[in-house]
Amino acid sequence: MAAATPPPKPLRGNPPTLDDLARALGVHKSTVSRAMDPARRHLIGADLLQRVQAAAQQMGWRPNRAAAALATGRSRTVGVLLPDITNPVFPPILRGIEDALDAEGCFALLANTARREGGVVAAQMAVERMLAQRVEGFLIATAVRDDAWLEGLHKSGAHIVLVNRTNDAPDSRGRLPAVISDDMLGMRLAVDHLVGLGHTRIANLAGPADLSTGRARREGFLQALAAHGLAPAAVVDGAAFSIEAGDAAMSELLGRKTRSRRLPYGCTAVVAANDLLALGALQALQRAGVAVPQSLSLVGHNDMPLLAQISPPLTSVRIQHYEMGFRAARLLMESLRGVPGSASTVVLRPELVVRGSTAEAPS
Amino acid sequence: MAAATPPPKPLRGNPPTLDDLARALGVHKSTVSRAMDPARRHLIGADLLQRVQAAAQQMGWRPNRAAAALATGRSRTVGVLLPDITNPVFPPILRGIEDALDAEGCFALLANTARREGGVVAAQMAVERMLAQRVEGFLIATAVRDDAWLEGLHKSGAHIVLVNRTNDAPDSRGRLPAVISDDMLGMRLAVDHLVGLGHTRIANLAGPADLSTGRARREGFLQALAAHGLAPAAVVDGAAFSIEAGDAAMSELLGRKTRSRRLPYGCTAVVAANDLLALGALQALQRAGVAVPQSLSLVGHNDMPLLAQISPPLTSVRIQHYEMGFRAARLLMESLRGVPGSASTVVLRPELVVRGSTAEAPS
DNA sequence: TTGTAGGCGTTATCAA
DNA sequence: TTGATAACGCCTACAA
Repeated sequence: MAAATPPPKPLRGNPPTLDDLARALGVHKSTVSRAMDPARRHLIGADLLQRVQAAAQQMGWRPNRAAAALATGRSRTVGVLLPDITNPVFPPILRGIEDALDAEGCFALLANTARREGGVVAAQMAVERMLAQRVEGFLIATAVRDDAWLEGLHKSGAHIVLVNRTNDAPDSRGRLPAVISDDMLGMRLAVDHLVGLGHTRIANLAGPADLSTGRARREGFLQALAAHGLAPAAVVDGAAFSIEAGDAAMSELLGRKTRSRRLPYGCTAVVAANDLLALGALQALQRAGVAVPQSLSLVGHNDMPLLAQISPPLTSVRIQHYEMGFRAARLLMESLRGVPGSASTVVLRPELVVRGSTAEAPS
Repeated sequence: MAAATPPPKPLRGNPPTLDDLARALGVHKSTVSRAMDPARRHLIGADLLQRVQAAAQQMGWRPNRAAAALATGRSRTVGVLLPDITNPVFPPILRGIEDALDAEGCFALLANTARREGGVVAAQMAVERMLAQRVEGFLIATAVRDDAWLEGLHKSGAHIVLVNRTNDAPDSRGRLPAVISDDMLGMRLAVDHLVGLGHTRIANLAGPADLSTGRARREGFLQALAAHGLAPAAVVDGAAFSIEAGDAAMSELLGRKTRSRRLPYGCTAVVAANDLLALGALQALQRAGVAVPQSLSLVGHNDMPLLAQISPPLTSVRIQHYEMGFRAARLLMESLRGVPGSASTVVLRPELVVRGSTAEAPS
């Protein structure tokens, strides 16, 4: 055979292209292209295939996704919007998302929408940039419920899956696919646990009503109580899902306290809508000298890391964060592929993790 | 003029292209292209510019970065490698990275390299995929020190900035630009604080020696002690930067204890290389009935969230995580732009946050 | 089983 | 100041 194949063109500093490979092998680039595509490899002669792969390896060829994206319209990226990765709920969600995307050869483009400049605008700008990158779809975990831009994005035909939240469209037609935790159930687990411990005067430290989880958990609390024929001892609104808000809200609740001997704090147990709120509440309680759980039981929500390390260890409702992200990403991938039977909403089961912050109701 | 410009081609479902715009305006696409580029806008007639922008707005044009990437070779993405976003040190770092990238119109492609399948391979695969996406550079926060793939990547000409770690190349020529915390100083702050409280028998709960922070902090501890003319009471190696490892290491240390009356635990203070190790140590201490800080003082490192909520609140060395990510990303951007005077290594100052886990040495 | 031709949406380099 | 033309690297018919 050709004793001396022509040297494969003075190497540039850039990675070689399919065409470079093709020339080096004396075949056409479309042949090489086929050899590189698992789905069409079978059209290639076994020996040629060998040579192509060897050459690719040796010359250091790498696919150029930018070019492929231009040609096919598939960028292999999806946009992920969340308020702030610094909030401990989101890392496991993101991790799940990336593991699922990774399995499909996709990357996430991330945006933290809770910027100093103000949430909505940041989200819109992020979406704009992601659209420019031609993301194939969106995973949205931003919290605000009434965002019009979401509606607009949806109507523009973008593929969207919501994570850890839902949108409340008036018609069910406008309801977007979502992966959420069963917040109703979560609150029921918390309430049932407390009732089982003999508590009947239970208060709720609720989250902001304009966040979907905030609203769902407040409602779940009320329903769970009602199922036991109980009325809420109190419902205080936290201004945010934060330690400070929890502290403030709990302080307010303590201020309200009915000074009865049997019920010095107006209740014997508090269910917080979120662990941060619970931690803030704990802070306020300790400052006020209220013994947890002896005088007051406390339950959080999310089971974020390190809850077992604090004192008392916080009882909390554990959400399947990782799974939530993973399933959401898979759902999106399926909807992109046009899989027909793909579920439109997935509800994950939370579980109660009982620790030291809850105990029998004081007699 | 042309009373009836030909209808601008039956709208496809896809976003319009520059050429679509150009046709609608009766100009050439390269003109429109120029109008869209801030750097070349000035070449365009003022009125035309107006019309182009209006049309773009009205027809809903968006830049197609995939096409631009192909034409220019600039993808506007950078690869970010970190062990696991679920580890609380990384979210703020990532946040900093993204804020900095965002300002330049870039996105991060993220990979968690601490997969179940084993770290190194995962990192290599991630790099491979990122290279395919034609990322412009890499921000690397993976921890292992001896990774050959890093060296390979570097030699292949990739732009790299290390975050929260360094590589120890034999020659300083092979040393990569990095943004790190001053671990020596951090340990000195911790040791000085303890010495100031009267401690002279201080032990180190060190991290794995194959991680760059693990080694630097161990060394920093020894140097800081030496500066006071003290010898270490003990140095125990944690198997990992985790609570479990901290628990195990502390248990071991307690096992070693010299049963002297004055020094029941062989030391009066422990400096951990990391907060998780410290938390594990705390766990072991509480189990063993050792009072912190009355019998033993404990210092962590990183000042991760919620340290103030545990009991006792943990004294810790605070690292500038966000800043670290931000600076690293900026450094990378500069090196891409070929900025000449760009620093090659940035060392950030940690500070000590004193809380309840440290107190005067027991007399 | 392999080759040919054209196009994906931008940018860059000349001309005009 | 604007237009024409040719890449950029890959994919997809269709033809051979």
